[in-house]
Amino acid sequence: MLRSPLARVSLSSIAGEAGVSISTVSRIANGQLNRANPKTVQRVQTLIESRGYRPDNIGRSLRCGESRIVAMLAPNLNNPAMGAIATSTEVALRKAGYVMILCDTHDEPALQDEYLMAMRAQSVQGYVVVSAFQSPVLTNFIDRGESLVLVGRRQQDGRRAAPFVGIDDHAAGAAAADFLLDSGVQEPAVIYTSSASSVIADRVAGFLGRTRDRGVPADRVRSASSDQLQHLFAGYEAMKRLTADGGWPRGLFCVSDLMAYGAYRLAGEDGIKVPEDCLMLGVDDNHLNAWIAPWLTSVHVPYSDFGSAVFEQLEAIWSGARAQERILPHSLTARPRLTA
Amino acid sequence: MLRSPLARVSLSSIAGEAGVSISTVSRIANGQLNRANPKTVQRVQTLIESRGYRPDNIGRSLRCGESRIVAMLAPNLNNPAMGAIATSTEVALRKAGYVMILCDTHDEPALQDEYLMAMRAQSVQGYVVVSAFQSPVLTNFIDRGESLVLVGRRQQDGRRAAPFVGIDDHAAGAAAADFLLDSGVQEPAVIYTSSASSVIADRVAGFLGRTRDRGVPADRVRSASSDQLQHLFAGYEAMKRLTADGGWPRGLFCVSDLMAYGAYRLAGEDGIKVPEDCLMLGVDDNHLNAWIAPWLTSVHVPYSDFGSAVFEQLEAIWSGARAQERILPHSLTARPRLTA
DNA sequence: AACATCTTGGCAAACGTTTGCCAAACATGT
DNA sequence: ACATGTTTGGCAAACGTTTGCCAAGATGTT
Repeated sequence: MLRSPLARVSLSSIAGEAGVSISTVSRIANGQLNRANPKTVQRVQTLIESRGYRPDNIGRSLRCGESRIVAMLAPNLNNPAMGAIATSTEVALRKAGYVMILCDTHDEPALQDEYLMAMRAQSVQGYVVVSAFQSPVLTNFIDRGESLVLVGRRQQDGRRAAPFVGIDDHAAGAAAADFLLDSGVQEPAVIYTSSASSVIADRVAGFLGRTRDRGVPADRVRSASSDQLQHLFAGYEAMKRLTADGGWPRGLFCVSDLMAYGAYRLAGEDGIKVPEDCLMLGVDDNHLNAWIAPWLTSVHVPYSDFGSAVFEQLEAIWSGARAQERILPHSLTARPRLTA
Repeated sequence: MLRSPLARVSLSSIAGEAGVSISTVSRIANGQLNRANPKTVQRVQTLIESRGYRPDNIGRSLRCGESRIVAMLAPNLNNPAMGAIATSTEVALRKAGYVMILCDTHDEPALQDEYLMAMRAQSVQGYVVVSAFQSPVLTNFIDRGESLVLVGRRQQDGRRAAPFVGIDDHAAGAAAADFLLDSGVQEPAVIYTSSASSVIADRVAGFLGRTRDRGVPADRVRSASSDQLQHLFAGYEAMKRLTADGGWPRGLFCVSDLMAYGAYRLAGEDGIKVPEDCLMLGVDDNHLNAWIAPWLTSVHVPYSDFGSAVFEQLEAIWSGARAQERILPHSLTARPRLTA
């Protein structure tokens, strides 16, 4: 096989130039300065510096059995929330000397499986699966006890639970209900996607539960859903269904910001003013909201804190601890309304 | 099928069970079916299948000197354009059996260098640097002839040119000018960031050149800039400067969609209606625009085609071809205005 | 001088893979 | 019987690293 035409700087090339053995260079490169004559150490260090030597991670991985690579699987990088999670996780990992491989599963369970296996072939040390789909390989990985952290979406079944990082979706839904009711919306509506995900179901349940608890008759809280995978389209479609059957509500809870965007599009087409005619509430608190969607109030999910939480979970796993749930606090970002 | 937890499936474990040598298993796993008795082949294949064997990429990389990993460095995953580029590149690479590592350099040249070196230690086979900063290590990589493709932003100097994928920024700026002039804006303005990037400079130059060619007096085309790195803030700040000195223009070219979002925020604060009072034009054609920024016309950059172009560049490099530029066609996505 | 201890540094194995080479075993043609 | 060719499959080296072990020399102690 053709090797790279670029001269590699390896332990042996340094050793050759320094006139010492490979072992000696390796030890010095790894900071064992007391295993060689200070003079030798000096000479080798200079050489390492000047040649720009960096230990080849492949050789090291093979020898040590740990690659210092962590794989993150995300369903769709077009969703800004994924970017936020990826960024914070990557920062946390890098601080600890790990490298993150980011894979986009394009909302396809089969691709998620494909990537899981590909990453296993890379001997990655840990897996972070964001909004995981239930899939054969994932279940297998969890059952086998691979170092795996789920983010955002729990796993549905399986014999053992995987470590988790996320928010309390039920409470988030309840908070959404509170906000709409407190804002004077008497009969808020809700739209959601009909995926199998417990996340969505929890948010909706939390929302409906709270409206009921606060005295809104169940039949006065309208809801609609869509089975579109893309939340943008789902929001549009679900809202079309909701409005076809009773017109626009005064307040609307969308289980994600993207769904709210979809609903907003229909509002534009229908000549509905947001938030004056319909107060909208999403989940995710997309950072673009402040700029181009100031009409949208949103349940803030602390994605920027997810990274360190994920890393802590991984560290716990690596040190042999039991799986745990890590629930981070959400809050509510109420945007000032536009010009009244 | 229930193996002991995390037992590795390697060539030797398969070989042991099948009672053949490692070489034989390797050859069969790699599709050399004529190097063994059909019976043996059958037996080994069954075993490979049932044990779920996948060649360990680390061993393979070490042996073959090629890791089938390509690293992409992007300055900021919060910018939706980066997500679009990353997604399409990843798809193209995966189709060809490569795995992509995505790194976020957080707009820091030092981090870009850090990642380049870290990726070299991973023995990646290629580098894709999106909106590259000029940095010592990058220049060094290019000079050394590493397999590297620049996306979006050309390298500023350096002894040899690196392969490039992008659009004709000058022409894009000119197209922007045409659109605004054709829409009846007599004296369009422009805002931009004052980074060293030639991309921005080219867009502005193309814009100014075209307005001049079409007879707009140079002193009637106002412009303002900001040195904020984040385009959102830059747009807001630049627009503040522009309007402080002559009020809002009837038409505005922003060198990126994000800058347009920044300007839009100020418009909201100033009570300016977009696009009625000020027709705005950006670059990138962010996919969210159709949903939440229908007021924004944008120069469409074919990010979804970047991926295959990048991969073709990489293939060319690997087969020893000379560096080339790959300019992809832009277009203009004029959004229908909202309710008049 | 004999012995113990410390310093310095090399040897070799191992990680999992691929592949050039060699060697049996077997079949075929003379 | 012999030369020739084909099938089948193993051996061993190499990729770059880390590390346990061993050994030669230096120094100190009795």
